[in-house]
Amino acid sequence: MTAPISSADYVIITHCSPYRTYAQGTTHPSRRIKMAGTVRVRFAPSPTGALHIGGGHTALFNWLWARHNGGRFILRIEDTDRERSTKEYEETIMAGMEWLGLDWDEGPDRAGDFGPYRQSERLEIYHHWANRLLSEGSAYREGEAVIYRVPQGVSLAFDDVVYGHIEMMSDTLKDIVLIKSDGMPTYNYAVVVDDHTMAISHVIRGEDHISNTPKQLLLYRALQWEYPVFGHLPMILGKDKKKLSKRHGATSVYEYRDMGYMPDAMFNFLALLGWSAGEGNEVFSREEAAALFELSRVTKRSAIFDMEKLNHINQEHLKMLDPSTRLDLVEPFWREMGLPVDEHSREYLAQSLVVLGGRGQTAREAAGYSDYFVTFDAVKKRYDGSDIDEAQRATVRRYVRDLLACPEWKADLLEEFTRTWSTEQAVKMKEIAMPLRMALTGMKVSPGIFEVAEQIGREETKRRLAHYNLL
RNA sequence: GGUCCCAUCGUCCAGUGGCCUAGGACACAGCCCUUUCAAGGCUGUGACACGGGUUCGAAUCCCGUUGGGACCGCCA
Repeated sequence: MTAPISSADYVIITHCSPYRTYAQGTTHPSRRIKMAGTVRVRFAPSPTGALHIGGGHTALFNWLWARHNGGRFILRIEDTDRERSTKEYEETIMAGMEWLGLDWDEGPDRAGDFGPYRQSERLEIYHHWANRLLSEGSAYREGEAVIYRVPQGVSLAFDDVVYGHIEMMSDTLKDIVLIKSDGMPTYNYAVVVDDHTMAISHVIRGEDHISNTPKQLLLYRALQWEYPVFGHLPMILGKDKKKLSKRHGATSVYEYRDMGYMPDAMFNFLALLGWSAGEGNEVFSREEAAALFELSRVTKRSAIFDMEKLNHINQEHLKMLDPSTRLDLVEPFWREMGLPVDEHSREYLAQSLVVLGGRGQTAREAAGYSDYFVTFDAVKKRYDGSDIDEAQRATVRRYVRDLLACPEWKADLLEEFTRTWSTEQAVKMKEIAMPLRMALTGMKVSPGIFEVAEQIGREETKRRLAHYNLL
């Protein structure tokens, strides 16, 4: 068993912020933190779109590692692309993370010793270190831009926590632009400066960054900074094994919320892509996952996003919900369907979902399967009763008359009565239960029909049967 | 084209030289339960990409082949 990666042996070489000076005898926070071996990880999205599945996956693994170690999870906004970055997307990304339950300890909206947490507000820092490189002669100017001169013959190696030893010669690299002509830093440069100055201990990001890492290594070297620990995550692909894109349907985590998926399930499902908590342990909470998570147990092979599995995990989580929480989840979908939710008490609606049981893989589906509890109109809309011939109708009427006369309107008693009745009258259960089901729900499939009858009540049952001329 | 990465059932994972005639989960099929469906229970179909080594022994280590993927932007 490999020992969990720790940053205990971490020592920072240079302190960083050009903004602050520290009195003699005191140390910069990053130095204190790294000496103390605190795990600090970050998710660094660029606000050029909503939080997509891949980003959510990366954020989630960072969160897991932070929480597993009692460390800090930092949100950094990489908004150096002036053209495409917007404040709206920044907010959408944060909302998406909150929805997934990924809370961060430091970020643009949260206090921290290592801010600012938006790259566009850290320009002085980037220029400070770029100037250093310039004065040392390892970088040169080209117009307004600052470019790092890549030395030849340098072996760039690092030990990735998940991919193992990776090594590459500097010879194949072109010179690296540090500062663009517009004064903004490039990704490969900013990421190095930020990860170091924010005292990031573990850089956990998508596998598509493996080939960027050697460049960054070069920059750490030039700045005489200690490397963080790197851990790359497998990519998430669509069904066709191609990078996940709009063609594969929903790509932003928000779309899954709107489809009726639970954040807990989405979290659970995403955690299962590239990691496992051990055999027979596939449904778990965030806390359980955090306790069990090991970066060194992350898989190398890219994974395919499989909706079927998501559906199953979602259903499992849906089943575990208490009635009130489940109602909170389903109610919006009933409203979206235009059902008169407000005509009922919360108790009635919650109990209806208890009767529905584990049916439906998403909240949206559950809402669709349970509309008849909310309104009879939904039933009338899809069922006209024309499938029953006169002979059947006569039988059902006889049964219904006796059923309605039952002293107590309780599911188990109604069922018992029906069984007895069906035996005595030599009528199959199916022949009376099915017409009853159709009249009450308008559907061929439903929970136990006597439970449905109990839930909607004797009067409502009578009303629905009357409407279909079954009284 | 160059560099780098990956390779176990359809899919997600387990497996780190002998416990593997390869295990679990999803999906699929069948059966049971049953007023329908879902759930649940049982059973089944189904994979170590290929070829060479190393070894007493390889899914596990090495090499090659093939197949996928990523990166090679003053995007991130």
